[in-house]
Formats: sequence, C-alpha cells, structure tokens
Amino acid sequence: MPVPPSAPRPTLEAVAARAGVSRATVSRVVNGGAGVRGPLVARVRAAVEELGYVPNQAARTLVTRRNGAIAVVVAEPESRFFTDPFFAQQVRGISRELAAHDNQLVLLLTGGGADHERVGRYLTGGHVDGALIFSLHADDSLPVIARKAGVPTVIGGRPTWPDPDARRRTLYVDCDNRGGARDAVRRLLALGRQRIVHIAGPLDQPASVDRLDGFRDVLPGVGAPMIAEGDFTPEGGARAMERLLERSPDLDGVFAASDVMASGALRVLRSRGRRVPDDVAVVGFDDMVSVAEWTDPPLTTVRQDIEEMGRLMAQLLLHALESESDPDGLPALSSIITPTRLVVRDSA
Amino acid sequence: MPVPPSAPRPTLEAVAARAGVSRATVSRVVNGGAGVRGPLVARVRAAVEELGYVPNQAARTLVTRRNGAIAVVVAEPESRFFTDPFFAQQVRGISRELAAHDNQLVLLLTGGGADHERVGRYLTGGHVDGALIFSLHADDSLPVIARKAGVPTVIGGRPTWPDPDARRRTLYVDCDNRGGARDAVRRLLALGRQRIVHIAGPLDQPASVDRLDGFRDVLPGVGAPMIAEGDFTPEGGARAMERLLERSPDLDGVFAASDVMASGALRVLRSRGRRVPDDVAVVGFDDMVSVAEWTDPPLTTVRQDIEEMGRLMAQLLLHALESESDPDGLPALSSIITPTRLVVRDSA
DNA sequence: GCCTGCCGTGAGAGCGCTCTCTGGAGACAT
DNA sequence: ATGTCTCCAGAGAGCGCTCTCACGGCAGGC
Repeated sequence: MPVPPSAPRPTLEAVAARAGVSRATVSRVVNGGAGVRGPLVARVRAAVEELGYVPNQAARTLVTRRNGAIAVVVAEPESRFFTDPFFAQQVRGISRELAAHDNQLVLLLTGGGADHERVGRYLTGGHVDGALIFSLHADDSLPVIARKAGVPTVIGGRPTWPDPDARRRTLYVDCDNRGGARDAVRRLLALGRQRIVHIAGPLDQPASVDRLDGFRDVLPGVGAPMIAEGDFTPEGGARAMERLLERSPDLDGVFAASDVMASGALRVLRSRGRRVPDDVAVVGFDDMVSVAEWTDPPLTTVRQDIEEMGRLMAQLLLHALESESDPDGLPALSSIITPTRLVVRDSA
Repeated sequence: MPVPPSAPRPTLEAVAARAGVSRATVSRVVNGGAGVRGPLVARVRAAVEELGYVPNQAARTLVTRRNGAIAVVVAEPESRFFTDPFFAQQVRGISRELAAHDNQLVLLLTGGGADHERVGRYLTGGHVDGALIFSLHADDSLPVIARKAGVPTVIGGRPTWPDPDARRRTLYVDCDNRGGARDAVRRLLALGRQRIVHIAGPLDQPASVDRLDGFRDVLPGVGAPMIAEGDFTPEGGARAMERLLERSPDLDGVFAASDVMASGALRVLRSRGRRVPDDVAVVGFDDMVSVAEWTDPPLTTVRQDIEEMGRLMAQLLLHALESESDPDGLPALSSIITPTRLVVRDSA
C-alpha cells in the first residue's frame, strides 16, 4: 500500500499542546466535555478538528477495560449454516443494533474441535466485552466455553442443556417455534385437510423439536409414520416428502419445518402429479424471502422476524453488560421469545 | 451475568514472579521463546499454564501498533447482498484464512451515508490493520474512504474508477467474469443455438459489465433487443425473460448473468410452455449450490469459487501488510483474477 | 477584608505490554 | 591466566490514554 510514511497520528498530548491545556482537559472534552467551561471546550474541539485527532482505542481499552466490541460466534460444522440466508439476516440485525451503540462486531467462525479452542482462547483473552453465540446443535460446547471464559453471553435459539440452573442463568432469544407450528397446522385443519403430515428438521436441534411439539399439540393422535425427519435442505425435504408419500399416499396436508425443505417437497409433489394446494396443501416455516415467495406456487408459511431477533440479541447483551457493573447482584433480565405470524400465500 | 467478582487476570508481572524471572523473559517466551535457554523456557511455560495467563491484547497493541484484526466492510444499500449466499461464502473463505494467521475479523456493515462516515472514523481510528471491502456499485465511496484513512485495502471485485493511477495502486480479487461468460455462450453455440439472448445484471456493477462484454466477445453481431437488464433477483430475471420472449419469440438460448436470475427465467419459460433445454437452452453464472442444483431442470452454469476468492482476498491483504514494513518502496503484489469453469448439468 | 467551600484545571500515577540497552557470565583464542 | 567476543537475562523507558487527587481561584458568608 502506497502510504506516505504514515503521518504519525496525533495524540492527546498534541491536542493539549495546541489548545494550550492539559491532557486531562482534552480527555474530558473528548469524552463528553462534562465539567469543562464553555470557551475551553470550544478551543479543544477546534484543536481536535485541526489536528484530525482520533483517540487510540487500544490505549483507552487498556485503562477502561472496555473494548467496545462484541463477538458473534458461529458454530458451523456443516456448511448449511452458510448457504442459507438465516444467519446473514440475523447478523444484519445484530450489526444494526451494535453500530447504533458504537460497538464493533467481531465475527468468529468455528468448525469445532481445534477451532473451538481458538475461540475459547480469544474470548478468554478479553478482546471483547460480550459474546453472541449461535450453535446449531444441542451438544455444542461453545456456550460452556464462553461461560468458563467469564464473558457475558446471549445465545441465539433456545439452548438445551439439562442443568436447570445453567439454563436459568443463560440468556437467549428465540422465536415462538411451537406456537408458530400450531398456527401452521391449524391453517391446514381450517382448509379441511384430514391427513396432515410433518417434515421435521433435524431433531437434535431445539427449533426442530419445538416445531414438532407444536404439530403434536394440535394433532396429538398422529403416529410416527406421518412424520419424517429432514435436514433443512431442499434435498432433505424432497426425500422426506417421498417417504411420506409412500407411507401415506392419501395425504392432503404438509407442514414442513422450513421453507427450504418445503421447496424440496413441492418439487416432489409436482413431479408426482399432485396439485398444490388443490390435492395437497403445504405450509412452510421461516418466511425466507428468497425462498417462500419464489416457490411454485408461492408458499404459505410461518413468518419469524429473523433480523429483529438478531437486533434483540444484541440489545439484550448490551443491557446485560450495563447492569453487570451494578454492584447489587443480578439484573432483572430474561430471555426473549419473539412471536410468529402466519403468512398466507397460495400453497395452503 | 453471574460472574464471581471476575478474578483479576494474571499479568506478565505475575507470571514473571512465579517463574522467578523478569517480565522481559516471560514476554520473550510468550512470543515464541527465541533467545531464551531451554530450562527457563520450560519454567516460564509452566508458570503460564498454572496461572492461566493470557496476554492482554490492548496492551500489546498499544506498543506494537498491530492489532491483529482486519475489517470486512460491506456496503449494503439494498438487502440483496444479504439474501444471497454469495457474501456469506466469501466471508467464510476470509474467515478461514484470517483465523489461520491469527487475525480477527471485524465485520462492518454500512447502508451508506452516515454509516459510511462511521466506517471511515472507525478505519481512521486504527482499530484494524487492514480492510477488505465489498462495494457493489461503481460509484461507491468506500474504497476512497479507506484510502484516505491510510488503511491497506483489498477490494472484492474489480473496482471501476476512472483514475488509472488509483486503479493501479488498488488491489482486488475478482473472477474471470468475461472469460466465464465467453465459455457460457460458446456452450450454447456448441449446442447449435442460433438465437441467443442475454439477461444481464445491473450495469452499474463491473461484474455485470464484464459478463456482458464476454457475451459480446463471442457474439459481436447481436443487437440491443437481445439483451435485457435484470437486477440479480429471481423476479428481475423473470421480467427480463418476459421482455426477451416478447422481442424475440424464436429465441433458443439464454445466458443469464446469475443463477438466481436464471431461476426466474426458467420459471417464465416453463409457464410459457417452452421446454428446457429442448426448446430453449439456459446457462447461468455463479454455480450457487442452493440454486443451480435445485432448479428444474438443474442448471448448466459457470462456476466461480467464491469461498476461494474470499480466501485469496485475505491472503493478499495479509501479504500486503507484511511487505508494507519493507522500507524499500512498493511490494510486488498484484490483483488476482480467479478462473471460472463451465459446469454442465441439464439446462444446456 | 478574611475564611470557608466549591468548581474547574493540571499533575502524575498507572493500565500491561514490548523492546532497547546494559551488564554479567561463559566460551574461546591468545 | 588474561582479554575478547558472544549470548542471555534484567532493568527501565515508554506506548496513549483515564482517573484520582491536589491545588488555585473565585464566590459567598461572616
């Protein structure tokens, strides 16, 4: 990079000299200017402007023990996490909220194993004030690592650890998967469907389990043959659909645990000559713009506001960080469950 | 967060005391241990282990002027950038490379305007050693901002600024859009197609222009009516396809500048009763797994290795950073154009 | 007009680390 | 045995900032 011998950035000292005041005064002005008289403030501001002074974050962090950065940790054992827009939307929400509070977003991707260890070291290293963790699977060690590192954490999605105490102390943000699933199934019922099947997500993921539970809430009688497990990919959805058609050739309603799987199911239904929604009504989950609106026919689905969930995660963590400095014990913060909403299009 | 009065993290000093050596020696050991005798190294290592010492990054940065962090700046005026997996894949490649060299990834999302200014301040603040910038449109100010901030930068995709000098000094990574487009069109030609049309991307983006140029390289004679501009969305692809069908009802080959647009085009062709590839052959661009393999029929397309491009961006920047410290002028680094490859499936 | 009290400013001590510089100890040649 | 050279460890000076503390000046009360 052709940078002219990188003009050494001005320091507090330089600004102080220029404004004819002490370092302390400049520091006060830079940090809000409370307790400094008007004319002086103006003089310092001018000096800052002229010199193009920007505070050195490292020096600041060294003394304040605050670095204005939040880690977003993503466990990505499969690449699925990255081929589906779910993650990206959530990150966008997080980024918005963080930026609004002048916090930086440090992205940590981990494939498990040695990577996890690296992440653990990083968190322990005190590089960040807090962490936002996405771990897909129930048994993931990431949240535990963060806890050990003593880093305040908010989890994306309901964690499923057995220890109730750990569970209580863990903040998370999730959508109302179970309620959303109930709405989906009720929609199929309202359309008069009699033989409704479910394409579930991988059942080691809490979201999948919750959606299945919602399905069962409304249809307590249905047996295992009416349920097939997919893997949140179109292929998985397609295969599940094939199995279900084999087992229940007369099915007339499908609730898929994700839009992406629903799109695979639609393909299979079409190739089998079943008309949607006339012969078989299909409801998805997520309301992923790029998927739900562009299937054929457009998908009726359960909408969750993914970006908002990201925003809320960041907000919750920021609050936790603030109240942490309270000397008097635990803050009254709790996890958040966001509502879902049925979006009716053509498939059901 | 219920953290026990956060046990103060051990410092170098503490480790030194425990190992019975000086701070300097501990520092040497922590940083590789060169020039320290074996037994001492072992003693220090043991002390580090026992105390669970982790270096304080802020303090280190303060003196080394290196912070081991790279900014990834994403201009995201539309949300498109985030609903399409392109970005995510690239980030994954970047993350891999950065992690392998113990650099952190700071994600900066900007919607333009005031956000850009915030990003500029951040870069100027010296929080990061370098920046990787994705700006979609030709006129985006981000690269200029980075240059002003004096931060070494690598751009994702060929930048299009008029000043040839600025262009020469700018490092970027892009795929061979033009060559890939030529391959796509040649494929259609090889299939004996006579009336080939092009669905272009937004022509304010270099990638779109390059792909169009490639199309014209092979088919210099085709007129404007055979080309329609889309916007890299399925809808845009569909609308472009409709226009083209109107203008050239006898078309028998389509080269779409992206898989996503191709998927929209396929929809329209199907609904018009044209068989693919029998009546109309279609070639896309990108080889986006979640799209190309799951269209109906699966898409013949031009593959670009997006993740690899991300990796190369990070690598290039890291190299630039290293050689920057060379006193003797500019390093012999240059931008990278990655090859593309035609992937033949069923649509052409 | 002097003392008390307060407000606004400056001085200075670190935060935890790196890195240069110095000095002591040992190896080797004289 | 003496001198020279090399190598390794320690002392100490900052990096740029914040924050406590002390002090000087000015208002108000007596």
